[in-house]
Amino acid sequence: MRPEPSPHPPAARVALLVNTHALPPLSYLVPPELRRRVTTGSLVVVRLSGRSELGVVVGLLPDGDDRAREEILRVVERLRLPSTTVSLCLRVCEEAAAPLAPVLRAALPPGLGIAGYRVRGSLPGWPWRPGELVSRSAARRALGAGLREAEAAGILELAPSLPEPGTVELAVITSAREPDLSRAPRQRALLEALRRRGGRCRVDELLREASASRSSLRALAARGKVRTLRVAEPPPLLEGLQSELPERTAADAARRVLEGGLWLWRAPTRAHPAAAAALAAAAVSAGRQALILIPEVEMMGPVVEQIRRVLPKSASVATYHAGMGRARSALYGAAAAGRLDVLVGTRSAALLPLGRPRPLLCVVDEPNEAHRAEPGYEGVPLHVREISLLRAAAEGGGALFLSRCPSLALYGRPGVCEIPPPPERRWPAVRIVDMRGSGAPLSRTALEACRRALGTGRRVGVVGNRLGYATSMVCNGCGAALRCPRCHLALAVLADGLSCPRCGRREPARERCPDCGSGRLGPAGLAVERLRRELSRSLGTDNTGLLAGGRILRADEAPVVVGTPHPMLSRRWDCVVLPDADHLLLASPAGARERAFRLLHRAAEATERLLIIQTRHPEDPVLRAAVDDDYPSFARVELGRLRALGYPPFGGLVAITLRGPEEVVRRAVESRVRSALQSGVELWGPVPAPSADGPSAWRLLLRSRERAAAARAGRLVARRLARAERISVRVEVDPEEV
DNA sequence: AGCACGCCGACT
DNA sequence: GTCGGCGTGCTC
Repeated sequence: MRPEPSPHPPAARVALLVNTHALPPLSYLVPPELRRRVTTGSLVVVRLSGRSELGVVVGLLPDGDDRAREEILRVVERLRLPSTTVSLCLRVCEEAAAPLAPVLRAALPPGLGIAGYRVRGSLPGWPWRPGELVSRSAARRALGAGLREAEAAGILELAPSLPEPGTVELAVITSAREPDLSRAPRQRALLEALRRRGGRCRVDELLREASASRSSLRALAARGKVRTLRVAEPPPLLEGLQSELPERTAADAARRVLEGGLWLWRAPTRAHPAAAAALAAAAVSAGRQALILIPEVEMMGPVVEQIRRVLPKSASVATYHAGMGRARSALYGAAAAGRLDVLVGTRSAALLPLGRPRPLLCVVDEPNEAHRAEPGYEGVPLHVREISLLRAAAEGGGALFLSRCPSLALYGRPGVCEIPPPPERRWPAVRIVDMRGSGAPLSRTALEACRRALGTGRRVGVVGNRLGYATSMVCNGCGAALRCPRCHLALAVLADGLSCPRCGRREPARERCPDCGSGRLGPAGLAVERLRRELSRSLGTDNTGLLAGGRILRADEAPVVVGTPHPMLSRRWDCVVLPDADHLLLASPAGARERAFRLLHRAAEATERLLIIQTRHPEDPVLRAAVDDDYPSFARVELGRLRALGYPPFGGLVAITLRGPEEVVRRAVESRVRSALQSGVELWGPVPAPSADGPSAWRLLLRSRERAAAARAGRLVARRLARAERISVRVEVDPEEV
């Protein structure tokens, strides 16, 4: 039987590069002359409401679509996404409940200008010459409503621009006669340095090496012995050094990943560079590419160094992050063409197309929250872990996740296999000090440890609460925290009473503990400044240091240093004191127990000899598991709890932050959100958003027993809210703070 | 009738 | 995102 001829000509689904939740991909006719050039991943120019827009073809419809009316106007040459990258981006958008545009942009070359016109003709009083490039905003300013006519007449043509490759200035020795430089020592030094470099070298490097100035070089050039020229800057590739073999257990782990699949390796943080290097070496030996994803730029140095040591000299490695400017787009080209072997990058590299099939992925320090862009800012608001899980499945390469204490979202994920963790050899002694019945901020044990440090040259780090951490009210008698009767979360302390961080329920401040009746109810949480004053007084010395955010005082010399967790625990100390573990163990946000475990574990990793933990909950299972380096038993208990509550990774949770006047927000929620929800999706809020989101921000929570249903609801709600005026919308799947 | 405003859907 | 249509409520 012959198939019926289709009633429609072929069409393409086009995702416009317009950053809004409101526009789904739209169908456009493919004119016959473009049929061979329009494929999934093509960058095309189309018309929307009479204006031209740039879009990416995300699918072909050979049988057409009766909604398609407009034709694709042009195909942009030199730029095309692989179809696997396009389907990966579509999956990422589904999971992140994000608009397509920012996700596709993350896969396109950095610096791609999508809002500029090329001038194709001229009109009377026209300020531009033919051939010139004009930004869309300048054209709009100059022409107003006339812009659309100019577009329709083809006088202005939407023209995406790739960043111009950077140039470098080279100095080259010419064949001119040897000049007499006996009275010009600087010029002589320059010429000698240039000869040592083989007669051709970058001007900036040459001047630095000869410690000469540009005027000396100019003088030398005037004599004709040297000339300078500008050439396109090559991408900043580094070669392998081949000075070491990959570490043996890491190489064993890498071999498994080479076979494909999703792998978790609970190696300690200090072993991550060696693990990433072994994976890179395995990829290169198999002729494949490796993408190493690092949460923070500062961590890239040691990882790249380690990788270079184990790579052969013929292999290339490069770093990739947002601060690199033009060099980044040259690297994009090299990676996409398959010329680069190993890319070490931040989250901005997670969707970057790689030219060779089945690349290996490695996510370093997997649970780190810097692996995700904050929603509402540039970038993809989905954790690199999730992107990598999708990417490995789409491309068929393997993925390796590194963390001694991985996220429960990964550990509890079906299909992720664990490589047996190496034994932890370096672990301190731990003293857990029961603070029940004590009102003092520091125990005798902690003070003695500090006092001992004064004379011996050993160093103690005292870790206060993170700045801006929500505090709770805790009973100094029995240890109970004041909790919301509905949600059973610890109540946050505000200026005018207590408030549940989830449902927004307000409670008056209290004098007495509702559990034991004691009057010794006080705010939990020690600020670093208060701790330091307390310590200086008790020790009778001013020689204490401070290391908190931007405030650094004697942090490298003082025998006792007080500070906030992040800077404190990225250093090593002979002794670490955690004066208040309870604010971690009791903190209200969902996911806080996971963060508490990780912070306690990091404190142990940062300690050489003795870790002192003050708590009113000495038997807390999270605390016990952390100081015993027993992640599996923590995960077992916590995953059981999350499963019972239907929280991620077992259910879906989507936070929607709305900014706008309260009345407008409430009305929009009533009229647009409630009606959009399907059964099985719960809606909480709106409650005032955490203060970090700024004034007049409100937060909605969508919850479902099914991950996919929650993300779907998030997309639907975002789409309906996107067109409400005077409201800005931000969607976050699996939010960190709830 | 004439206009500002906000809501709402279309745009392929 | 951007636009235009339309109902509402106000003023002349």
